[in-house]
Amino acid sequence: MPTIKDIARKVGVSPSVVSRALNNKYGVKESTRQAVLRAAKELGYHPNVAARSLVTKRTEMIGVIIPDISEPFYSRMIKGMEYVASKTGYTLLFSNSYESLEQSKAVVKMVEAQRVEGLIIVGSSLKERDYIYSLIDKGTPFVVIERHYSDPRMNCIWVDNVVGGYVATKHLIQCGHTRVAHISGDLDVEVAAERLKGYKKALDEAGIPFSPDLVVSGAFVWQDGYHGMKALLSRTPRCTAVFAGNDSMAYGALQAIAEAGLSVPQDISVIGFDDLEFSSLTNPPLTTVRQPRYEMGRDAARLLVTCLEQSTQDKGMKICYPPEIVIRRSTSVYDSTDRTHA
Amino acid sequence: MPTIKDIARKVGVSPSVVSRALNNKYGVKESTRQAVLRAAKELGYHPNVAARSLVTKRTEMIGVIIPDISEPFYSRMIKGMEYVASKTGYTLLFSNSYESLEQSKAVVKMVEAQRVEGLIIVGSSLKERDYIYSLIDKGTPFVVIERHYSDPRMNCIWVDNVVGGYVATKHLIQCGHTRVAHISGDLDVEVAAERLKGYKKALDEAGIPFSPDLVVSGAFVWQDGYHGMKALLSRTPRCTAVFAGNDSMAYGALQAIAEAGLSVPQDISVIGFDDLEFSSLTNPPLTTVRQPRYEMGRDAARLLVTCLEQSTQDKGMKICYPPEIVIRRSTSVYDSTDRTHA
DNA sequence: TTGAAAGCGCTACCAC
DNA sequence: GTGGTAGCGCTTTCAA
Repeated sequence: MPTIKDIARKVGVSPSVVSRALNNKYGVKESTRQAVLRAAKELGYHPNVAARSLVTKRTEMIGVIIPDISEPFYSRMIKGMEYVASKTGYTLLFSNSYESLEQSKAVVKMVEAQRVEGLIIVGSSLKERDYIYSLIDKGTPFVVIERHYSDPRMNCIWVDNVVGGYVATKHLIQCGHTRVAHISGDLDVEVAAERLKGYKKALDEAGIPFSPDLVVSGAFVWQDGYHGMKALLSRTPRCTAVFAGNDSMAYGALQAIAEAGLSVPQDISVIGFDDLEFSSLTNPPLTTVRQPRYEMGRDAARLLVTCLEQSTQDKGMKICYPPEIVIRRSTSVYDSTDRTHA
Repeated sequence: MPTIKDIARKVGVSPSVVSRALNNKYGVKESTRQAVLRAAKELGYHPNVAARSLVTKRTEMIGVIIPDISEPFYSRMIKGMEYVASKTGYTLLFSNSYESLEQSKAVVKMVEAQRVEGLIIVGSSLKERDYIYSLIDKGTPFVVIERHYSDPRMNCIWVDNVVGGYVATKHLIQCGHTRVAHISGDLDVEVAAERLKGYKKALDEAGIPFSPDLVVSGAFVWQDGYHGMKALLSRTPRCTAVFAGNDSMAYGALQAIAEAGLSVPQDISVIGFDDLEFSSLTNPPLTTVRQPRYEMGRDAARLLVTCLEQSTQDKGMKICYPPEIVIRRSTSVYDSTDRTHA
């Protein structure tokens, strides 16, 4: 591997000149610069990042702590980050947190070993509060997605889940449903609790009394959506519509309904949350509440890059996105006259 | 950020001793080692990776070039790599190639800048042959997944797609189908061509003449599966079973069939390829051919780590996995008596 | 068992 | 414009 010394020797100048020429700095004669560039090309020179960052203290790497890189939910978010990264020359280094930031040894590797200049933290759970605050003390720039800290120094990007739950439920109510069930995610998780809150708010606003009987909860996975729906179906009077905590749970619900010999949306309307890629492929295509995941990832990266460039994390930004309903064919007007419900 | 000098000062020894103590090398008195370790902890010391790798020439990073990290198909493969990485202490650095290795500037960053010690290359297309060979010349250890080079120096991991296509088609034939269609992926892509080959082989073996009318092709995306199926449905006599080039295409086919008012598997049996997570959630659950993606990723990482540790890429390994059929409910016995086909 | 010194490849400062 | 020099934080001889 050739180094700047090799280039210097070849061109007949000193390494310092080569360094300046390569980095487009002032104070290099144009002809010299050209000669250096040519020699670099001929030798197949590429700067050694370790050596460079040892002196510059910069790695041009951004650490991304994300619950699970494989989750389809995060795919578009990552794409948004990648877009910014490729534009700005940063490299993304991923680390699955599996919902536990502290557990993630990789985070330490990233930050402490000075491998990354900053962090994008997606969906940390509440226990990690302390860790997050320690980052502030340490002066590590970071942006948090899917969580909202009121601390003015923090950069937060999230979507209003209360509004999301409200919008979803309201859509069902506007379709004429009054027995609207909710399959909630784990209520320890903030977003699940918020969506439930929105659900209640919509019921309240419509004058429909909240019935604990119509709410089941589980983890945000299709299996729990499936079992939750089974439980719901066994209760009377049966619900005519269900708001699933996320699309995965909605998939499970769809399956449970099909197995029960009922039809969507004729017997039961189903609405999800997230708008995963797959949701337009379910049978019937799923009505859901879309989160602007691409935009969230993109803006998180932009925000972080800004912090990195100006190195002044004085004031944090707060960006809250509105969720947006996507109406497909799994929800429909409730018509009590055309069928009997058990 | 504390350095070994700080520790040395605190303990009252020289930096070299600290280095040796921290790296568990011989020739350090046990009491000294303990003192160093304690001081390191108290100071919150973490080694600077840039400085370290500048001298050791090691980064403990593995570059993963993958068509698209967000593709559900690659999720499990990545999990397999992550498993090995976490076990061995390596860090994975991902780069989407979007099917074009050369285009991927990030690869250069990784290899040339000596950021990574080796590469796992997933599903490169044929054009990148030259690039791959240049890696050998350069002496960069690497493993290729989803492609088979006969060069003995190369590490290759792949699944036998001819067998896969054969098994899928044979399953349909064994169900009594004779008008078996195939929705193929882009035939420029090796795996698509191979699966088609397997399809033909199975037909041939069963004495069923190959009919070009029963084959359509497109990209490996659900939209093309959808349109391909539409085209197939418009032809007479209509096929009674279809082998989709991958699960995504099968999803599209399922949708087209549903839209045509036909049922799966009563009217048409459908089999996919890959066994994506979602395939057990389609309606009906999809019969498909499973690729051991987790194992492939895991073994690729293991292979690469082995190369890295012993630094002797003399002989490449070839690992070919057998595909495995997963029978769910989208395929069934063909019974020509119970219905009329157009 | 310990320490001094060299050097990895690069940037940056300061003379010239 | 250019080149010498120092030094980033670490590992690794080689002497002591």
